[in-house]
Amino acid sequence: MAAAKRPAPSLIRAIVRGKSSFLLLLITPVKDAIARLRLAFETAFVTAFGPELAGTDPVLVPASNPKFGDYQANVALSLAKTLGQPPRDIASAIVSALAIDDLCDPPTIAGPGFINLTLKADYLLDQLRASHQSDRLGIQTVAHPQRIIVDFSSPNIAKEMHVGHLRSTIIGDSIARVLEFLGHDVLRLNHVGDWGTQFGMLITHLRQVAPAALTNPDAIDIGDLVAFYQKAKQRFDNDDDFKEQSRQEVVCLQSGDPESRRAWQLLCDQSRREFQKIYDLLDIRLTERGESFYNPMLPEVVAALVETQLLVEDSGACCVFLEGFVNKDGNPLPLIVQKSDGGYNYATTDLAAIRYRIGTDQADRVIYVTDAGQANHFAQVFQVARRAGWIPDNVELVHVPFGLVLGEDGKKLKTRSGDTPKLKDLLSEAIERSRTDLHNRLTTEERTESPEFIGHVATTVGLSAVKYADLSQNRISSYAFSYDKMLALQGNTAPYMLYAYARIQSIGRKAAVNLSQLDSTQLHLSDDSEWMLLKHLLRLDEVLEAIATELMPNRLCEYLFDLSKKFNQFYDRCPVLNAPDPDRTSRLLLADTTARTLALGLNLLGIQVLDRM
RNA sequence: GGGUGCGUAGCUCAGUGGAUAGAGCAACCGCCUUCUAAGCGGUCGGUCGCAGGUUCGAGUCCUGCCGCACCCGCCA
Repeated sequence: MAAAKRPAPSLIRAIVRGKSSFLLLLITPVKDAIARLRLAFETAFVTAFGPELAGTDPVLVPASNPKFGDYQANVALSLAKTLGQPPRDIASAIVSALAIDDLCDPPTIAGPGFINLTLKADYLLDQLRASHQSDRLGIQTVAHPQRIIVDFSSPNIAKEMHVGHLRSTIIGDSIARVLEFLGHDVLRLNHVGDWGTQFGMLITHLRQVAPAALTNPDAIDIGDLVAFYQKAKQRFDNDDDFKEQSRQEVVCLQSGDPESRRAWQLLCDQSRREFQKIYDLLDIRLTERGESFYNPMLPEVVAALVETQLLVEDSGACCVFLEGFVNKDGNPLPLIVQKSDGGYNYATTDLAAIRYRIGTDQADRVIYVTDAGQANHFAQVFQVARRAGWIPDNVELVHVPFGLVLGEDGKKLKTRSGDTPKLKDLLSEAIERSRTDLHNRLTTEERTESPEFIGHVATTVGLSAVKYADLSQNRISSYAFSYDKMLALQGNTAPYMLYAYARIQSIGRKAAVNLSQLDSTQLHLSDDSEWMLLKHLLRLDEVLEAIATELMPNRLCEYLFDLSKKFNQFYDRCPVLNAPDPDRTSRLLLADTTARTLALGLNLLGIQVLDRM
């Protein structure tokens, strides 16, 4: 695979500093260091071994250990066989041909043939200046923005949001934030469950026991609605007459019967208001486009499948038989797109959504953030869409699966039983526990704070803790929900990171200078911890780029945790305010850049920072 | 039975085909006249589920097996 496919960024940008002074700087974010190293290596390959090696991947990766430098190129090892030479000889030939004096100290060859690269101090300091002066910390937007749909959260109307919606909501939000920050055109869609069988049963039941709820917007509240839903579900499972009536009701609704539609509209509005409270609390922005939106398009989906000759009728249902999926008897499994009673199901809706998102929304990439249990479903739906020819080559559909939120006992929280914790209760408890912690601390530290301060800190810490605990896990695996762990003040938690930020803000307040206008012309770093911190700061763009590709927010958490640790090490070893210049200014600049990096990173996780806590 | 995913330190988990596998928690030992000790340094802790294979090199890729979780025809 050819390396260095990335487009060369524009290198020159004017920076306005203060009111009168202009500086013209070469801005080369550190990711350009890798890009430039790649180019240099490619040139060196050709110089050293001839044109047939053009386009060889230099296998450049961050050094596995700081003592080896900043980056290492492992290419010599992989070339040993094709070139028929010892790797160390190859490495030495590459190094002789390598023109990177402006970027790196002289490369060294180590072990079996690793080429170790250490970025020049001046280069790093230039990068720090550039980051500090940039309101985006030197992170450029992508050269070719994509239209990206992130489909997440997706609660069901007439049910309360529960813990099962937590992960989709905050993982989806974080992914959307990262992609937006990188300059993509992101459409955040809430594919709410506002259609289908469940509505038939609910409306049928309400018509019989609480008809007012179907005509009066405020007749019942959401909690009652949930109880009604549970009762309706129970009747549906046990009463054949009721089941039949419910199915009829679905048909009425889907065919546009005015009375059914009005009832449905009322139920949706009521749920919507409840959802919005939680989204406001969590600072989540979403565009609602529920399953019902696709209702008019469902017959087209079936018709289009007929045209492609993929559609097969089986026991009265319209199916597409799948490749690679078999039932217990070893026969191909069908994806049912129209039930024997003429109704459509969620596979049909998802196919319609794919067609609409590609055809009308012009999406380049569609990201589905749902639990891992739906992996089969998406694999099947994607397969049918692909075989039907609905997915152009340049469009990517991707399921972003995540594991379950378990109780502290390690058992799954059931989604369909009544005792599933409600999301709003869970968030409230996190906030309350955070408030209690804060009170205890204020008491022991003999501090007095206003009720506003306490309320704001408790809410921010509580919600951040919940979000961070979730996002910091590898999303594939399930995790046990523990208030004690997520609110812990030490370890890889939101409070630890918020504290690191607050410490820096405290320095900033006492420094009594405008941090955005520090004079960066005389930077001087002396301690190892300063260099470690600086190098880590400059890695942010690599991390964001990886997240945009792999859609793993835990990478960002890991980066921020490392950053906090490196800052605390720096803080421990390097006095800032009492240091003589140029150390003082250099350290203030490092601290300020760290604070802004933390704030940005946490913001991309959906977490707000606190100046004091 | 078929499919998907996961098995890494006592516990919870990171880990991008590269050098001696890393954090946090817990335990133990140190460090506050100095910018928020919610911090920092150190000690202890591993047959990366098992067995093969590919590779110069495997926790990572492939195959088989064991264990756990989830999914499997008209719910979403």
